[in-house]
Parts: sequence; structure tokens; C-alpha cells
Amino acid sequence: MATIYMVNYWLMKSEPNVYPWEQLVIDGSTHWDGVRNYQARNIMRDKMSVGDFVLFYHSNCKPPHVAGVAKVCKEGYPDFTAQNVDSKYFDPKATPDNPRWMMVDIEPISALDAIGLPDMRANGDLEGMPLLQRGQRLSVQPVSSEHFSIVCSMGGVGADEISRLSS
DNA sequence: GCCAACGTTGGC
DNA sequence: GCCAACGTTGGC
Repeated sequence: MATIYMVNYWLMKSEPNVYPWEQLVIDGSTHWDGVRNYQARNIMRDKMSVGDFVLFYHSNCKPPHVAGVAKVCKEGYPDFTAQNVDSKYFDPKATPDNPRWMMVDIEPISALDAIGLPDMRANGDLEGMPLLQRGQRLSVQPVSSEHFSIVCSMGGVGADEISRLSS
């Protein structure tokens, strides 16, 4: 009997002057530290699974854009930077018993031609995408499989090609 | 640099 | 538990 694995899709924001897509490619994988928002934490802790796809989004730049596709390669575990007094992400309320903040690891799958936020807004097929909602600030957010495919296509890589590259 | 939208903090 | 003050995010 075959086991069906549910693959989910996400979008994660990073400021290019803090941690750009190019650095992820150099590193080969990275732990997504520094998330200090409960909603985003809960997604990483409860929802993300190994094999899930991630749109890697560059925020706070002109224009903001999706830069590539990554894949979750390690499921939620404590964000150790919260317990490091020397880290800018240090949180005195985080302890070994109650780490408070969680992270996942991701690895790059494929670069995309930069897909600017204005282009995404202009694409009616992306209507309803959380990223495009007014006032949304979540740094880790869900993406539907349909929207994921559309964004990949806009970036010059078919979703089937993404699947092939990730296996 | 502005500011809208949110999230968090802490006094009461 | 309310809510004002404050801090942060992030597009513009």
C-alpha cells in the first residue's frame, strides 16, 4: 500500500541584506533562525514537514521579489539563538525546558527569475494570495499549490521541473 | 523617511 | 481582561 505524503507550500521572507538567496545557495542549507512571532513559529513547529516547498522572498528591497524555491530539509526544532546571550535574537525567556522559539532548516532547489511584488499584484491568478493581502506581515506564511505553480512559472521554471529537481 | 497595520507589554 | 503606549514590519 502506498503512503501518500502531503506536500505543502510556504513563503518565507528574508531581507537580502541580512540573508539573501545567494547565501543559501552558497551554504547549501540553513537554519531559519530569528523568527520571533508566534504565528510564524507555530507554522514552523506544527505545519512544516520535510519535503515541503518554500518560496524564498526578498523583502525590504526594490522591488520586493521571490528569488527562488527551497525545500524544508529539517522539521521544527528549538531556535538555539534565543538562548545565546551574544545573539541579536537572544530572548531571556527562552530556556532549555521551554525554548519558546522554533526553526526549520531549508535547502535551495532552484533559482527563479526575480518575480517582483508589483508583477504578482498584477496577476489576477494570484488573487487571494496571503502575501498580497493588505497589512500582512507574517514572515512565514502559507501558499496554495496553485499559487505556487503560478509563481514558479512566472519565474521561468515549471512546477514539474521543481519536483524533478527536488527528488 | 513615512506611516499603516499589527503584535507585545504592562499598568490598572 | 482592557487598552494605551510602544515597537516592528515592510511596502511605498
